[in-house]
Amino acid sequence: MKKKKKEVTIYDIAEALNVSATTVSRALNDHFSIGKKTTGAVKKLAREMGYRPNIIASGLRKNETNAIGVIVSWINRPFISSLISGIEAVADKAGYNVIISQSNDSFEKEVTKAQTLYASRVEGLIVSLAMDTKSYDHFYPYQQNNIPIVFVDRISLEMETDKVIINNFDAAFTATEHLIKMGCKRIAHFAGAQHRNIYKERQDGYLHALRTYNLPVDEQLILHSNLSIEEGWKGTRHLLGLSNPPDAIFSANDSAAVSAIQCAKELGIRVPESLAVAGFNNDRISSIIEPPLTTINHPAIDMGKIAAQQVLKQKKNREMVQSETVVLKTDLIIRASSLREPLVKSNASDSF
Amino acid sequence: MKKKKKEVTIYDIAEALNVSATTVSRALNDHFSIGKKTTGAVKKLAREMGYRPNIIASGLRKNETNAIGVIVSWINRPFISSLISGIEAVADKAGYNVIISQSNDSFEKEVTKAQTLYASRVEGLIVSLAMDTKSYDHFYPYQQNNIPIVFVDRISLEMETDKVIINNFDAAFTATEHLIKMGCKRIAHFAGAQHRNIYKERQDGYLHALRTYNLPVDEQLILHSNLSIEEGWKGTRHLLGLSNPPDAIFSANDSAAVSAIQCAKELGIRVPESLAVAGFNNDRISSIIEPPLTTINHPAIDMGKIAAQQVLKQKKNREMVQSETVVLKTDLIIRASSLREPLVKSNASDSF
DNA sequence: GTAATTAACACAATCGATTGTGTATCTTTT
DNA sequence: AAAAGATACACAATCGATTGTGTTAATTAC
Repeated sequence: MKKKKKEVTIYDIAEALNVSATTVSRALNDHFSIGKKTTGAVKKLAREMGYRPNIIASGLRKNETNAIGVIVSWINRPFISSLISGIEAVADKAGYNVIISQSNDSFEKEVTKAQTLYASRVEGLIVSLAMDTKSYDHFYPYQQNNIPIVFVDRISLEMETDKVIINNFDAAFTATEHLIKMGCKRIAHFAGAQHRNIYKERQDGYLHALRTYNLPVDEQLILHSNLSIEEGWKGTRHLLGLSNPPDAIFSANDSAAVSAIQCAKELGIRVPESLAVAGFNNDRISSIIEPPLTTINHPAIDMGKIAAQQVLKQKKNREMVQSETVVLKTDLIIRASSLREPLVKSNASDSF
Repeated sequence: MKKKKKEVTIYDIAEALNVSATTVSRALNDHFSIGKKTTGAVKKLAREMGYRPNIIASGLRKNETNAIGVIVSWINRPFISSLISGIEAVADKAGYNVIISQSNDSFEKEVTKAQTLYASRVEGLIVSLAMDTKSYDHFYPYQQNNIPIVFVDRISLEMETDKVIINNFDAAFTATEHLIKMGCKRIAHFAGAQHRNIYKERQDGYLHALRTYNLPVDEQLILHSNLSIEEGWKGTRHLLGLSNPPDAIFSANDSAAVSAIQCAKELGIRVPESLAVAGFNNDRISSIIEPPLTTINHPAIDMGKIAAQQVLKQKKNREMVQSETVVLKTDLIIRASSLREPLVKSNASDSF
């Protein structure tokens, strides 16, 4: 008997004001055909009665949900959470809600989440693919229904959708080139799954740099893993145990790179003198590790913002013009882990 | 003419099968009153026609949105993103979508976001308050409408809602006690805004430890700030410049604690010999900094899971029994930054 | 074999807002 | 002052699914 407090509807307001529901609806939306006085009275009473528009009813009629779906591997990763932060900022400003879901890097979960969001009628979808996703059928319903899809960072090369990425190839090339210019001759690479674009491109950039500078490519020095903390340790221990160990490691992410530094230090190998290290992402840890890690700055928040903008833009352009790919600039952040010359002490070197 | 492809509704299926929409609806929901054959036929055709239930229409009728709202300060913070990760995991399993929004630690934004989510008719709200929130009127509409609210970590003491917290007082006491047992006599404290429960409680725990062990409380050694990286540096420089500098710092978060270590190292102060440091949160950086940071482990993911469960539980118990407060256990993670005895080299000391 | 169940499905109202079309009343024009 | 155009609002259909209440046909009971 206490919670039967029904919500106020436009009909209640209409009745109280002796006008039609139509008038109330239009008044609340500042429709030109409703008189000044009426509009004012309606709004005033609505406020007084504690009216809140039923966006479900409105959504049904107008066929919209004001929601954008996001699928990522893990929310609690530095890059991903920043990405989402950017998405939310833009989406909110445009009046959209952001529904997040994580695939836990599992293809099956990604499929499920995609279906759930589709059923939820999100008006746009932003995806950073799971590590082992190779099939994209779960996105077809979106395409068939003209629901904007934007891939971010971990994208599908096959699918024709908007994409927001960085130039992984160039970034990896630059990082590797930097190591080469520091005098490194045998540069190892911590690589990720090669069917995932970003890791493939990073490896390609690495290889290209070696070839450009006429350095031999040693397959022994290219280690594929999930780039976890543990794999970073294992890989480093393995590399340093080789009869002909590398003098540098370029890791496809910061986690493994940091592990490499820690492992080297534990083994008494000096960084960067005996082993130079470079990572990728510019996670917070990269500037904390001793020595600080040279890495590639990944404009995570901007990528999120742009991805959200792409969704909004696609919704506007009713006629799908063409799928667009935005490539963001990255920066090589040079820190002590790769500086062979003695590092000049400076208190303004961190770009974090 | 190309996008006029209307969506399939239960009426289309009904017509094709020569049954009523009622039957289709019930068949799809496995209602007992519909025959086996009919149910099968309906489901089969629905699949073939690419039918997707219109949850907006359904939601309108049933008055539900299957959405839980979340308001946090910043998504891209280690603790927060883990919290959300936990929320999403539980909510998804229960069939709920998670709508996130960030207050950017601004009271005004928090109010706006709360209103937006209220208008979106979320069925539950999980909040970690903005730094400067002191008024809670923006949550009243939820309470009046019987929409479950759960506060997490940064809570309101005044409001009667479910809460998920840790025992900040005890954790801070334990950390400070640890420093005392390590022989520290003048322990400084990096404190946060005192109107925010967690920082107040941490400071109180710190003070209680000092008193318990008969150490004098020196107001000079208690620095209030936003606990940012920069403030950590500034505070440390200030403290170490005192005529009677502290021999330890207990920081209310890891960011400032890490800065303290970095600053001390730069000034040539040895950690932990001359300055022991302890933090709070067990962020990733705490195990990366050299020396590794002693800190309090914050069960972020669990807090998120439990918060989501609280929302679901409240929705079930139609009669609001009573507001419940869940207090989670924390652990003191002892690392080298506070260990006055020489640290035994070990490769299995990190609990991360 | 007739009454009483049960099974299987249809009717029609309902959720709350939106919107194309219609209709008075009021202005303006000439 | 009659015609023409504005102004301000109401009617009623609509969005798609759900659900309480029939209604018919088939089954069972005795």
